[in-house]
Amino acid sequence: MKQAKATLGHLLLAQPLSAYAICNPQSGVFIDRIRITAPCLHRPLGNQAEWRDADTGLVTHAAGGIQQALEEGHADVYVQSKQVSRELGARAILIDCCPPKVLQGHNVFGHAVLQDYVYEILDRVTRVLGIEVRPEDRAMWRAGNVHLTQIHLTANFTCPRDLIVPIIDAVDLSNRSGKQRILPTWMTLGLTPKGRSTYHCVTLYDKLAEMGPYPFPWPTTRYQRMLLAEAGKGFRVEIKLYSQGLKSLSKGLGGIDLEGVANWARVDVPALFFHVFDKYEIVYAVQPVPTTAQITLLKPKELGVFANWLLGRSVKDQFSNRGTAGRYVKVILEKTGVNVGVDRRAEVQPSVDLRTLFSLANVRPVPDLAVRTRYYSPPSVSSATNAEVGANE
DNA sequence: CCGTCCTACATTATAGCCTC
DNA sequence: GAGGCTATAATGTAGGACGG
Repeated sequence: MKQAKATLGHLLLAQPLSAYAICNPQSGVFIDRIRITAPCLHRPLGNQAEWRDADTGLVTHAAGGIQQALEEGHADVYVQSKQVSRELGARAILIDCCPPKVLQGHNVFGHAVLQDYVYEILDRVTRVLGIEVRPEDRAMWRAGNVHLTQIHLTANFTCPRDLIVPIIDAVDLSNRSGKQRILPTWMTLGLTPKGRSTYHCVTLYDKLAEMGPYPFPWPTTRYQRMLLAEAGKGFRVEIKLYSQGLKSLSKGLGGIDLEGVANWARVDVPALFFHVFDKYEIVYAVQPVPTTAQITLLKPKELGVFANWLLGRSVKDQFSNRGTAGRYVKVILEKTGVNVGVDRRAEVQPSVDLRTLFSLANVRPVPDLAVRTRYYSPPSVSSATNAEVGANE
């Protein structure tokens, strides 16, 4: 298996994509999952079907999805043929997978250069499936002419492990709805009564606990122990962006269309991560206690609203008009630093400043020990020395 | 002035349709 | 039948009117 990986890796590391990597230097924020549709002419995969519409007489062709495990069976890759027709076969391929798991066997860390991950995954998956890729399709991949419908952005924040559950508890208490808490060490926000939001959601969890008691057979190697140790030092936050979210976020980024892979060369991935993360107001789950000086800034009415909130009455409930409520939230936040827009019922809270904890400066980078090993698959620019195998068609 | 509500506009959520 | 797409509903934001 090592052999196969090395061979494929050698062939894969040669794309002339340095510009993409330069725009997204290693910040520690990385891409954990992608769902893409790429041009790729091939024979349809999986179960095939066709049916005729009784009214129009039109014949529709379809192909089912297949789940394929590349390498050691850890990294599931979901593949489906798209744009199926009898004459031409399938003209596009949908792939849903976790690029770090496929390329380096785990997803404790990774990189943020989408174009590189997309090309490497497309190349790897079509090889495994035995698809002969047309040069024009491959050229489209190189140009980033691939449609993105889902992406997960992930960061591990340095955090003492015994604080993870108390912080998740506080976040739990400051959100009354749209949440799911199956495990003490795991929670998701951004759900709707009908399921997940079509925009985005965020998951907070303890990565070491998620990896299970011992993901590797004992005794572990030096690098496997390194992975476990690294996972245990971080508080994991995943932002999942869905098609609707990609669309609406595109507007705010000055018209950069996030559904086009090529456009990610101009996207500041860590900034995007925090832009969405901030919408959940997680840092306000544990709030600072305002000073006396700050309290005296409040006008009598504002003080009353604040006191009511401390007693568990949400600001929205205190006013019939949502505009007025929002206005009070804003002014109290400015004067005291406390966001009374979130629900609050927790009495005992962990003593941490979540604004510092969940900041870019506190994101864990790829550990030095992993660099230049098979446990870290870097953006291809880092392997520019392999450039001579670039033209492999 | 101060506090509240109204209105217009922006953003986000929901639901039903369409495609494969 | 799952998931993306799109029209519509719900909610949030900001400027201004109005009565105290």
